[in-house]
Amino acid sequence: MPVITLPDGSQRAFDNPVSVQDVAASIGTGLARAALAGRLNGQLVDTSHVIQDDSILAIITAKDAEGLDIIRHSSAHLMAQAVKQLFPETQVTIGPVVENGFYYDFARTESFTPEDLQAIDARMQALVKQDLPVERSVMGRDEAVRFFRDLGEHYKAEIIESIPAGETLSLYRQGDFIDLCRGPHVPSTGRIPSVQVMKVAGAYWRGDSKNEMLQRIYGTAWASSKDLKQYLTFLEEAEKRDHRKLGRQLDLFHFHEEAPGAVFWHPKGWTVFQQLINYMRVRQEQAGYVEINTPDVMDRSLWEISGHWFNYRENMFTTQTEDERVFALKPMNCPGGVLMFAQGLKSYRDLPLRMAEFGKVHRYEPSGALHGLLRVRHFTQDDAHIFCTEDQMEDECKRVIELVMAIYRDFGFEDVVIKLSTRPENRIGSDEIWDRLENALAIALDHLNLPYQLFPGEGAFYGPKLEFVLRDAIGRDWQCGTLQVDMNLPERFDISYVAEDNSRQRPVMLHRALFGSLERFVGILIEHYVGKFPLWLAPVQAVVMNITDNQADFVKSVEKQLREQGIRAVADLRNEKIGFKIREHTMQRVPYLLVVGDREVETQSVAVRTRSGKDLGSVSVIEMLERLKTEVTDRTA
RNA sequence: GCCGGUAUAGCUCAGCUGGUAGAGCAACUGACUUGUAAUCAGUAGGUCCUCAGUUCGAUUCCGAGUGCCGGCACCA
Repeated sequence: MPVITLPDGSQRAFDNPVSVQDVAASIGTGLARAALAGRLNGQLVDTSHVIQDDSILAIITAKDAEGLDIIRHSSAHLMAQAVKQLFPETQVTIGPVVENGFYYDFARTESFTPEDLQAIDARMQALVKQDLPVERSVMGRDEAVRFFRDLGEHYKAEIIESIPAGETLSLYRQGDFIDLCRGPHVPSTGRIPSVQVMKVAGAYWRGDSKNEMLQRIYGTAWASSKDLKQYLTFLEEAEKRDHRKLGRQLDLFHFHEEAPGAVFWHPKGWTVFQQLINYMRVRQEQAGYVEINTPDVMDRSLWEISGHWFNYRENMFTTQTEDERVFALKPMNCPGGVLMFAQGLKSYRDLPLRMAEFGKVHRYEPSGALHGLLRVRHFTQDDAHIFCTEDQMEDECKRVIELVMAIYRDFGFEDVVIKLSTRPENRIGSDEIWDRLENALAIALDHLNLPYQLFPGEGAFYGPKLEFVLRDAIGRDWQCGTLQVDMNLPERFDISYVAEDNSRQRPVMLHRALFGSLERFVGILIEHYVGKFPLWLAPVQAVVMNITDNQADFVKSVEKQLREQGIRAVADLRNEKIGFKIREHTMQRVPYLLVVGDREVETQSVAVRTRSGKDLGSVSVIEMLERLKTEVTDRTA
């Protein structure tokens, strides 16, 4: 005689055990049709689940986040069923839900072709139409291993073998397809409202590059075809703001086959790059940093001391000279920074010593990892190394975090993901010191009221680290800033400072980068702003254009006045209609378009139009100049 | 690095089953002197990524390499 308590607090009593579906039906036929699963006392169950005792139950529909996940999970099964029907020699492995959809990894000697994907999609739609019931059953672990082995599904069997013996597993069957799964699933295949196969890609079995490669087919699934369409539109929009595309269209940079992963910065792109450096210089100076510069190429022996030669060799560019000496292009700035600290005797009075360096580093990244500006082999870090005492460490961490968040805010990045990676298994230093270092970072974050994700065991062997992650146009995450506490390099290079008691003490070393890679940051900014850089960053801030040759001299004088005041202005005197010029510079995302006709010459003014198409009317040249200067300084436009 | 795809004019792309290539935009020249998102006409432009192979003949077919694209693994 179960009494069911619903989310609104109401209760329903039943004479006999009832299924989730029965409860839904008792509430209404609409809900009965919409029910995908139930949340029973906090646990997700199938609609077929029978309730014996008094319980709290919520009916899950496609409107719930869990409902959408169930649809996607069931979509993965649907895909596997379609693949098995079309390509019976295929072995299934795993098929989880991911953001915006799902994937399923298959083992098959032949590759899936684009035509195969179409066929799979078509078969999936057909299976939805057939509305096959999805039925749950249970099986003992050992029995399940045998079951899947007999089916020839060796990957499945291997997965089950890694589950503790004696456990009971649930299986889901729909038509001729049966799969191991925790569930829950939709009651029948017809309950998948909108699903589409997206793409195929390689993926390692169990995510390990030592294992064989499987074929992963991605799909997307939604609560309605409208949602699906919306998602596809979003992808199209994201493609339009791809920094690689905009980089070409806006003449910012290019790549060349002879220099994979190396950027050719065009004048416009380089302007943005330099503005970022100028900005960071000011910020760092205010924050008490000094700036240094260290060599790009240094002898192998230095990299042996730092440990890079043994731990990072395969990622390093090396070079050999006539005299047979082996040099390496720096993959990181830190050894140079340490040498800088080691030069000359340092006192506790010098600490904290914050040394910044816009250092260009060179890393031989795997070819498959390269991705426009976001992953290159040669990039400039806004790096800094802070040498301080142990007592100063916590405060320094806090300062860095405050600085990085303030800087991201200046660019409109409000939701920054912060990752805290803690002690790995292989590490140096005592647990007490690790406690201290990890706490320093965590407490700093807590003090600043910043949420973070914890990644236990992901820290570097020499210390824990913070990573600041920004998201690109299509939802990919890219690490930008980082803060690492290092107990290794000061030791290896045996650096020290003179303490108050005249003893030699080892300083703590913090590594930090705020933009991270300037190249990557520019790439992210391009996508973030869709190429519409704020005025202070825009490569060209204003174009002055004439309507006829009559105004050419005045246009040139306006351009000169603006440039003399530090505004990046360009005159467009081409013999084109004004509409043509407007169109072209609007597409180039120039913030201000200044049009000059006879009327403007007469009144010493410019007709102002913004790149968003807003007409600000005629403004005197002096007034416009002041406006531009103010907006650049305030970074308000 | 691994799996799959792909490479044609500065850019975006056509080019069926082998017979040395085309469009639009951009560029250049000329005309037009123009008031807020494309004036008209003409001209020029290509080692069809590279290297091998099959063939009388390869942009097209086969192989290798490289770059790029989508993932995986790795990472700022």
